[in-house]
Amino acid sequence: MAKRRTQQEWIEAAIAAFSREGVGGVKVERLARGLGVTKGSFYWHFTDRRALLDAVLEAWAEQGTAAIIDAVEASPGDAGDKLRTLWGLANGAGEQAFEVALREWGRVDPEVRAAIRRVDQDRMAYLRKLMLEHGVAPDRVEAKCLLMYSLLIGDWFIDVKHGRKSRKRVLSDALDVLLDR
Amino acid sequence: MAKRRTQQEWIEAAIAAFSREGVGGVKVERLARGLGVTKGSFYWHFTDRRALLDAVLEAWAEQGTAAIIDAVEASPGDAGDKLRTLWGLANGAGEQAFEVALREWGRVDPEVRAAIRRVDQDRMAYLRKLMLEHGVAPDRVEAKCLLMYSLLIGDWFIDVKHGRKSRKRVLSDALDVLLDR
DNA sequence: ACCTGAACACCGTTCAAGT
DNA sequence: ACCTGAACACCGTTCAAGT
Repeated sequence: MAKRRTQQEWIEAAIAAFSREGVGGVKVERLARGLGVTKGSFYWHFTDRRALLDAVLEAWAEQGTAAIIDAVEASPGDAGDKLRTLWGLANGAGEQAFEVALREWGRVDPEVRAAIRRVDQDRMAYLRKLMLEHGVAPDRVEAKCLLMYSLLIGDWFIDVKHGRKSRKRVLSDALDVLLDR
Repeated sequence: MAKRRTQQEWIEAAIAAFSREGVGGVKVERLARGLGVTKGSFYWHFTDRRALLDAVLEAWAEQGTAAIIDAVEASPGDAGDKLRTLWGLANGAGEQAFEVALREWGRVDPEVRAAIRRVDQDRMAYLRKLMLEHGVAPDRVEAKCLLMYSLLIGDWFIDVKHGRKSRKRVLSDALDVLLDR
């Protein structure tokens, strides 16, 4: 019988369901059906549903931040160029759905909240560094970092029309505001 | 027996659960237990769980936006003062949890998404009006509105430390950046 | 007019039993 | 080492029966 599943396969299925429907969408029985096994078999790989969700969280915490920072650091140019690269990366990434679901989960779970706080801290530190390098006035750096990070995150939750201007154009204008262009 | 419940009581209980735990937290059986009746009685007041959630959404759509705009309009001062009032109101309101849960719900439900879009549209229109009145450069208005609205919304999802500066101070600085102080 | 109680399907969890 | 199947508790929904 070729119906054996690895822990990794369960985690991948969980991540897909999590991105699509949030924590509530991660159902042991449905995942089992999708993987072609009975739900009982789940409990050989994980102690319970929570352990599976923890594995999902851990996967994100370990490489979610580092991946983006590495990609930006590998790109050419000065701090200003890197800020624009970051802007493009973050707004185009397919992991938005995942992060949105994660932040919602964090509302009801202190452990998740702590993990998010750590990642936000790292990302903000990196933003601060780039902004300072780019020559943004030091007493404005903190406010501008927060504005930029808020737009990055808040953008996933906001869906408005901008009249004549395209959304892409408005986002580019926003960066100009922050970088004193 | 004094165990009769009104539709309104079910809705209020649902709003409380929704704010605390999101859509997934709105459980007919648990609400019934809290209201001191059996879950069966729920189906006399509503056709199903979805109808209860729709009532929650409608309550928000009807007065969520208008309430804030009215409060700001009633406050004294020019456009700049009103923007600062809005800033304070939005960042202090106790309805943040509700809105966060709503936006998460919107991710998996088109009807909810449409309602949110309408409200965002109204709020942004009001922001644009205040910004223009305040004398912000017209070609920057759209970007600055989006930045401000994103900070308003994104702030609920972001939890970072700012070093020496207090969060309140950083938020105030951010507004200065947007209003060209 | 509003509620109870029993019924059934769906899901989380356990566990003895299978291969 | 990994899976099945039956069992039980929890929740959404229906509905006949109660007051």
